[in-house]
Amino acid sequence: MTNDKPRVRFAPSPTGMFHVGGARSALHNWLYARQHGGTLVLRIEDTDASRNRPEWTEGIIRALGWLGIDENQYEGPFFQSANAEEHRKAVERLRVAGRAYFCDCTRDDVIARTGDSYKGYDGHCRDRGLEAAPGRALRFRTPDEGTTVVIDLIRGKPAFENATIEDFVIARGDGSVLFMLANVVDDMTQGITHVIRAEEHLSNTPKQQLLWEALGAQPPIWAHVPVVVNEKRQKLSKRRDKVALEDYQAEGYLAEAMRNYLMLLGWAPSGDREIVPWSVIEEEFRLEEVNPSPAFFDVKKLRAFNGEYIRALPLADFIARCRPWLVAPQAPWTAEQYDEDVFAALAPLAQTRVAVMSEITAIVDFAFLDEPEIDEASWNKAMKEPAAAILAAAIESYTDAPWTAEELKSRTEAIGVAHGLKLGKTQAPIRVAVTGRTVGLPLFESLQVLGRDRTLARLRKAATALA
RNA sequence: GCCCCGUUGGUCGACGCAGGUGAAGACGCCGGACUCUCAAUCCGGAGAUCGCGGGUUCGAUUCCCGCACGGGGUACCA
Repeated sequence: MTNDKPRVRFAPSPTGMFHVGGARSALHNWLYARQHGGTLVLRIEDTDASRNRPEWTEGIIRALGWLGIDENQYEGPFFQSANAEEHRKAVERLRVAGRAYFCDCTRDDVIARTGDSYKGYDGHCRDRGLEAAPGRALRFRTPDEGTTVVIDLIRGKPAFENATIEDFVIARGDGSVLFMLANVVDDMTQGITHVIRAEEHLSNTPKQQLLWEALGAQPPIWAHVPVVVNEKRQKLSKRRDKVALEDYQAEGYLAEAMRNYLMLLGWAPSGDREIVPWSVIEEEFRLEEVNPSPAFFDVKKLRAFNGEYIRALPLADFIARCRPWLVAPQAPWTAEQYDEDVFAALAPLAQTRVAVMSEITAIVDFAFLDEPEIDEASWNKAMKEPAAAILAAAIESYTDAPWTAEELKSRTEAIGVAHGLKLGKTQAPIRVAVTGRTVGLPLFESLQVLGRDRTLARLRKAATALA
């Protein structure tokens, strides 16, 4: 177990969607292991049976894989529930050694005595010498004096007075163990040398370190990474914030952009750059340099990053990655309506216009739907005088035009000249008639791929609607 | 209440592990160029007394003390 190669772990509990904060911790652990020639172990902390569900575990594994942490990158997954025997033995050792005692106080009893729900346990049963019995929890006896100093790669050496650490419960009245104990025992049995996790666990750390020591082991090195917060500077929560990695994935954030952005929370690569290949991050990232203050998870900036990543994609990759949003459940058209070649023609125009993959659907929908989906605000804005005349002129002019973007553009310009309008104004009603919206891909290229018949049909329909 | 952590422009942060002529860059914002709309791209701009107050010093964002504010924890949750 003594080895200079670090063993780190990522230990999520499968109680919900995979949280972006968890993703960041996983990334930190992974990088630390790789940079030091160590090992990452994945441990699923499934002891809270009432809240666990197998699909959450699968979700975690899938999400990790999406970020690049696939099955080959870690040992495991191990399940905490499989380690129950070790937990029980550790509890017994502590009890026999006099480091833990039974307690029959309920929470209400404690509050009644201390008069404060935040006072913590008052040590009532410490010396009552209670025997094991159903309903009696086992509490760890914390030292009355002295200081517990934890070594933290990010925060230095936070010190905790032992007197302020209450005797905490390690096993419930039914004999099952709690996180505090199970987590430590698993880390011990799995030979973990560095515990890299979120700051919210910092105050648990002295308790856990005391447990390591009481069990006769050398505590690990800790590293508490600051929490990720929302715009109100509160820890991201499942209830009020969008935190599920899966949701971002489904919306069309690229894994590369996401992991790059996540790493920039609290850290930055050298030089005047933020968007860097993963290899640079692997080379330059230093856990010790992570800024200890909480970082705001700025979706706007993530979006900007994502847009840059999308634009940097080779066209073929861009097209391939659009696919999920171009078929049935995501797209409002059928497989028969969809035309791969048409999309390929539109893709280069669309690539600079999407910041998130899911936006591709609405940008090209006009090409696949039988009728464009007319946006009312756009219609009202564009279909003002002399829209009717422009549409009529366009129908007339387009009927015998060579069907190229260039030609359509110059014909439209001519229509504008006849009405004393610039191209910008002239194209507006045509654009809305054909695509349904006031903004979108370059119009004449769009018309070219749409084809003469469908273009004319839409212009006519709009013209009648206007009349 | 108690314990612990944090505090550089709206945001993420660089330089600073340091006492001494500029406090980077990016996102966002504003303006301009380009332009068939919107983007993209390019150019420019606004925006920080480095949380506050004392002290040490010729001089402090950097050292010392105090305070304020924010956050996390304080469960027979994880």
